[in-house]
Amino acid sequence: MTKSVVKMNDVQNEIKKIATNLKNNKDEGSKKRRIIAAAEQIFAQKGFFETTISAIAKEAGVAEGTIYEYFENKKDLLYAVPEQNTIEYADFALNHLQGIKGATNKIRKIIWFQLDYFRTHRNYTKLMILEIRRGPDYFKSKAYENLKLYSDLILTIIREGIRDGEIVSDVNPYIVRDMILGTIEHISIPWLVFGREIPIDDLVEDICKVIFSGLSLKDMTF
Amino acid sequence: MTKSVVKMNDVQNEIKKIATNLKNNKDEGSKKRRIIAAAEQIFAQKGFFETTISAIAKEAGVAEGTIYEYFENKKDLLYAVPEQNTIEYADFALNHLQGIKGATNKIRKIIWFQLDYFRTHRNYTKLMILEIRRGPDYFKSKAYENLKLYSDLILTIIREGIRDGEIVSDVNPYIVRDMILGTIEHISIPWLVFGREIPIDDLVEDICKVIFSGLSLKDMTF
DNA sequence: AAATATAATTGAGCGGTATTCAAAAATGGC
DNA sequence: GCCATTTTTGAATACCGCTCAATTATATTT
Repeated sequence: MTKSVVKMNDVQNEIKKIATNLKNNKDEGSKKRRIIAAAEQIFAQKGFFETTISAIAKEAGVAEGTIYEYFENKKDLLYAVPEQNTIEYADFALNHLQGIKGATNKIRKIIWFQLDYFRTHRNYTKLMILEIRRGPDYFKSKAYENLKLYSDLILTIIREGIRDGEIVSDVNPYIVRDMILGTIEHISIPWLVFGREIPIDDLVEDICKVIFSGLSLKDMTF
Repeated sequence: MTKSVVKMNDVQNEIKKIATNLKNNKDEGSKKRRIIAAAEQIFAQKGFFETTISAIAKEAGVAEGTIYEYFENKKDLLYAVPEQNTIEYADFALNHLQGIKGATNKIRKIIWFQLDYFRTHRNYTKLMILEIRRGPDYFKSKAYENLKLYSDLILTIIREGIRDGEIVSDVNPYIVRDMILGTIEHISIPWLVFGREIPIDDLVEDICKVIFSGLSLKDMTF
């Protein structure tokens, strides 16, 4: 009897240990991640102001106080939500660009990639464009730092295009980059707000048409 | 004595009447306008969330409750602030376009006009871009309705340019409009947030360069 | 296995803010 | 000058972000 009890306890301890290890490796993060996942969903659905901490806590299955163990405050939690996305962003883009030759082909791909990312990560995009990118705090955030890599990637492509003689030399690369990003963002807002579908391929063509060839008739530019 | 008293009352009544008329014509609006002016200043300075109703009430010289006589709630007040601006927007733009011939010249002027309006109406622009354009409510607001006139004006110019053969016929006018508006908005955000100066003339040239001629070398587009 | 120490979690309570509403003040008509 | 109506007020209410003392779970020691 004593023996079997001891064995039981050994087993229990073993399980506890394993559970603990699991918790340390994944679950500890998992609780944080559960909170972030809940926050992403509710923030995107209701907006920052209409979202209550208690709603996030309930969705994540924790007490309100627990949220403040992982995040400084409500805004800090908001900013934490898209961090993972902004990290993979430049990386994904680089992956997609592999094997593509020429600046214009790369720019076309970048535009496609971003629209497609927006389409497949709507909560992230909603938060990023509608809630985060507009506060003064954004420019001090990790998310901004991460996205700057992506932004710089676009800049590099444009500059290489100019260097290689594929892009006219008298354009301002910063403006070109801002045009690409600004156009995509501006077009996306109604979709994000109303949840419409995005006709990506047509859009990419329409945008590239203007960016590559411009509005003026060719015979008038000579 | 009685006479003089009566006279005094007559004078007082006269003054009261005049004051009342003034109030009905201007001051009644004036109290509302005082609240709006206070709100514009504090909202633009502190942002929507950091702004308290009591701060606006104090700045406007009214009690908190009075604000709720004129506006449904805090958000309603925020949306009321830029309404006057959005009304004059299309009107001003039309004025500036008078006497300008050709779609490209008009587009150049539109871009200049908007950047200049942003520069000279920073509080309005900050509220519009950073606070208002985010929410789903914006698309149901009077401000959106008013700005649609401006947006349609741009669309018309582009279509006329296509019809008159000044602009290539295979561009999507909606995309061109969104590129113009999106680019300006995207470029403006850091200025608005950090309060930097806007180098308008250089910007207009850089933007027009790309929109009119595109990135591709001319000899590669043939 | 028990005792102890440490860490994690909880949720009631605090302070502050948007909003309401009954009372007070101002206004308008007679 | 008196009553009816409108406007204004600010104390009271409800709700929310956030804190912290108490509780529970986990880890360590013996």
